[in-house]
Amino acid sequence: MSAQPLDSSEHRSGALLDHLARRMRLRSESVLAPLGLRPRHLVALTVLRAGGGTGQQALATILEMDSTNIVGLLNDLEAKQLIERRRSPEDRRRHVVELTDNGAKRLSEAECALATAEDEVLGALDPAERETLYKLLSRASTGTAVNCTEAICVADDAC
Amino acid sequence: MSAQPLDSSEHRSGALLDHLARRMRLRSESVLAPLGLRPRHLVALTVLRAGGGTGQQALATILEMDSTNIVGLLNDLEAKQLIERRRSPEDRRRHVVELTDNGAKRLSEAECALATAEDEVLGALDPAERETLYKLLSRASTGTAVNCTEAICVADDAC
DNA sequence: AGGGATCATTCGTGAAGCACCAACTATTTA
DNA sequence: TAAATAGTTGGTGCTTCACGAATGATCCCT
Repeated sequence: MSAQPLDSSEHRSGALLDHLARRMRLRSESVLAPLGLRPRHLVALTVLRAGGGTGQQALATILEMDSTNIVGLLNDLEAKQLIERRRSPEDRRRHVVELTDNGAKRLSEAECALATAEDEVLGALDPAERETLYKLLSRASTGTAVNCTEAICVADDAC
Repeated sequence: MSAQPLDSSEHRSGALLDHLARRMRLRSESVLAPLGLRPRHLVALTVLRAGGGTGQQALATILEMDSTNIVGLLNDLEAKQLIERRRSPEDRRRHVVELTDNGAKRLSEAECALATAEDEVLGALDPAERETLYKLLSRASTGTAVNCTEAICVADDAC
């Protein structure tokens, strides 16, 4: 414990994260509407793509949403055939949730459509910086998913 | 295998941003409650610290909130004496919003209190990576806001 | 000076997200 | 068999937030 003895940097990213996420979400909504998706759906799909084959409860934990609300979310996605619920053979109580091919395709389309939104929000960052940002966010959200043990650490361009 | 055969960067940070912001916000709420603040207050304070002396309308633009809702937000902060509204001498219709000393202090306290929350959410990143993340987020959030005449020139610590 | 636009404010309304509770089914486990 | 677990459904209530309407103060233009 006691991992923060002294901190020369008071730099907390929380508020900035909140701020940028909001700005992104506002733009995403209008961009995603024609695709029949909402930002939260994208989040779920993204998580599923990163670590598919999870039960709904695990998903609830990852997304930190109430399990009862997960159901509705997945109902939406299943109705659009973007995900599939299959009973786990090991534990037949469990519904294993996985992205369908259609879902993966739609997710890609959505991400593509988000390019302009991202341009507006992350306009101050050049492509390399955005990629760095993506990698950091990705690592933070999955904890491990990204293999790539390469010391990427480009990022030093600033400062 | 080939890691990324398709488009070099389909990598959209939107969903990840949303996801992490949510996780951070959930933790922030409980941490901030004893301080009488909520995540959105922190966002506002952070923005004000970065580019103080803005009118409320400009603030509404930056935060992308409706101006009528900004009022309530600022009322909260003013009631706690974390900000001050002063009439602009140039345009007396305008209320120039600025962080008070008390507000800056409280913001620092809050950020300090958020350390554990951030540890939980960004646990997969080491300090250097977190600093990189902070810098990227910071640049992104101040870089594209409203290029109005402001040009506050934050120029915070070091670097 | 008059008229229109702008800033801030207040109030109200309605939609949406979400946490929470309760009850139910199917299945596993002790 | 009894208890625990995974999912589902339905309902309730709180909070956030966008949007509209009305007001007072002030600026700017003619």
